[in-house]
Amino acid sequence: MNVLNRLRAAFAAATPEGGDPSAFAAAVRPAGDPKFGDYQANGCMAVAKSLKKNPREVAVAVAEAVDLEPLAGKPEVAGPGFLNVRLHDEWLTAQVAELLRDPAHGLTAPEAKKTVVIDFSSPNVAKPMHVGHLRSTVIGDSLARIFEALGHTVVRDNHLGDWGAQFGMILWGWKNHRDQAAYDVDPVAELSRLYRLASSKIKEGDRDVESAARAETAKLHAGDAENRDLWAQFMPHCLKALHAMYDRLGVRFDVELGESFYDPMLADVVSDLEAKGIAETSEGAVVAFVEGIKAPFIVRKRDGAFNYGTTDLATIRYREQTWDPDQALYVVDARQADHFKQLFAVARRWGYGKVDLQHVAFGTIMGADRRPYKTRDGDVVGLESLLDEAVAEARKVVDANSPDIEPDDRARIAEIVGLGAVKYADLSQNRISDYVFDWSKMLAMNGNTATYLQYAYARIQSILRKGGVSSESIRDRAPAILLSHPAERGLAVRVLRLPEVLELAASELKPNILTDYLFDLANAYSTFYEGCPVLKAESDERRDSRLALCDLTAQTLKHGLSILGIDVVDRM
RNA sequence: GCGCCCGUAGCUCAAUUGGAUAGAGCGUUAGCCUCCGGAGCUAAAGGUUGCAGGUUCAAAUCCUGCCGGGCGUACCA
Repeated sequence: MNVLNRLRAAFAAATPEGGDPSAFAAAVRPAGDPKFGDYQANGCMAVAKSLKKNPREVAVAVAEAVDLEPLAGKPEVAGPGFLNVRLHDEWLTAQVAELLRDPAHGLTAPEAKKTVVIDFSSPNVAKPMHVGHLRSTVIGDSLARIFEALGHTVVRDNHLGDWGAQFGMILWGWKNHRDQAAYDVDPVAELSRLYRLASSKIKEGDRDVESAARAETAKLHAGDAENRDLWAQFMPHCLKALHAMYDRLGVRFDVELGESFYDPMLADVVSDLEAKGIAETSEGAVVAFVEGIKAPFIVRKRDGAFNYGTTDLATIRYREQTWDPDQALYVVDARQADHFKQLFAVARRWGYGKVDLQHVAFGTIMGADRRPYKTRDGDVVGLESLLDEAVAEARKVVDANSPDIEPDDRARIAEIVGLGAVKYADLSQNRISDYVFDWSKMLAMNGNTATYLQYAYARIQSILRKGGVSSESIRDRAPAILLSHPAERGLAVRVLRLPEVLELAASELKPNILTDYLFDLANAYSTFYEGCPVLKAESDERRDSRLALCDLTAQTLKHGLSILGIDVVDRM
């Protein structure tokens, strides 16, 4: 049951003569302030303006015409023409009781089931993952979970950088500077050392290394046996290291089709583009021009090599042929906005305009000095060490607060709390904005954090334990819901909102909409917790009703957090 | 130079895309353990939303111009 959609449908049906029903419906939203009720319809002013009528009169007419039963009665006209909706308590209690019986958390199958390809994480192999890789990985994973929760089909694709120029650098390093003993002990560490060595020499302006590395890349692409063998030898080690990180983060992929996978298709992509007059030769390269952007979109370099634009086009074609997706999301740094604008324009011209291509851009991570957090040797915060630090921090708090818990369990709890803190710190920000990397914020465990939500969950579990009841026994009892206290009502309204929140998060592609909701829910629970004794309620009926509200809150928090890729614990 | 993004409380960030008195967290201040977990709760202080105009019933949000920052800008991805 999506309450917002129900209200919108009702208001759409009551759209004033001459107004646009879909716009009128879209102006219905949760109330900004509790004193305005639970939901509000803001469309009357706009309609009145276009019809040159008095907005209050329009609002009064809509209030008379709209039928919100059984959810709510006649809306109240307020201010210049707002319509405030207050849900009936009887309806709320019935809905909460129904939600209690619903293992699907009120979520229903989508009207139009979509197939969504989500391209995320996509690191370059053979480079250690650092904090910069966290955003794409965590945001992409959460978006995938959001679409899945809504009943859509999701293809999670890790578009690995396993074929580009960085591999040429590694090959050059391998042939000139490798430490075989170090490689035998820890292949990935040695390969990344070689990469950094080559990379820093090139950055310092060493043209010899630059051209040598480029030549190695070219040989790899051309099928040189030695380089292909080395590539095949390195890849399993690189993948193993990446997978260890993904396993720890709880992130999985349906496919991992890296750049190398598309290599055999690239020549055909270019010739097809040329045949169709989309690409032309310019300054020795094969390029396509896109309106509004001066720089060309290069599909074949002057030296004959293909680059990532070519690969991305091949990927679009492959995905359409394989999954025929309705939507494809690219969870990639905002700095590549121009690239995607070009890519999408060329793809449309090429005949792939059916799929909704979206660059899910996120802001750059800045250092404490407010300058971009550059990946320079030495001062990079590796992802591994960030996670270890967060877990260690969580362990300290668990040790201090719950010494009675077994050490093994404390370790498990610390891992969940620590990872949750790091993920939530990233997910709770609007992904568009740049953000300042702040270690203490990443590790924070009070305020608007995953820990706060996990804590609310754990406190509820504690109540259930003390009361000798379980989620199942509460549900079996199917108690009547009583909403006499404002905090009880506040909880009821909120637990019913999950479906509409997820839909909003999916349409905006913003997980922070979900974190905001969960924080609001946990806050409402804390208020309830202070004001409404559960086990010591004044009657059995009230006790059972409150236990039900507790359990619904817990299940909503648990499910919501799981959609962010964050676990809960019963004790912490 | 051109293009894109951004500027909100002391700090870090929200604001359902034009809605009512701009909200949280941290920090500061004052309270709250005879009651289910104080990783908590209640309250206070803190703002000319960079500046100046404009659009309208209504602007942090839209348009123009400045100021300040970030990014991109022909063969890295």
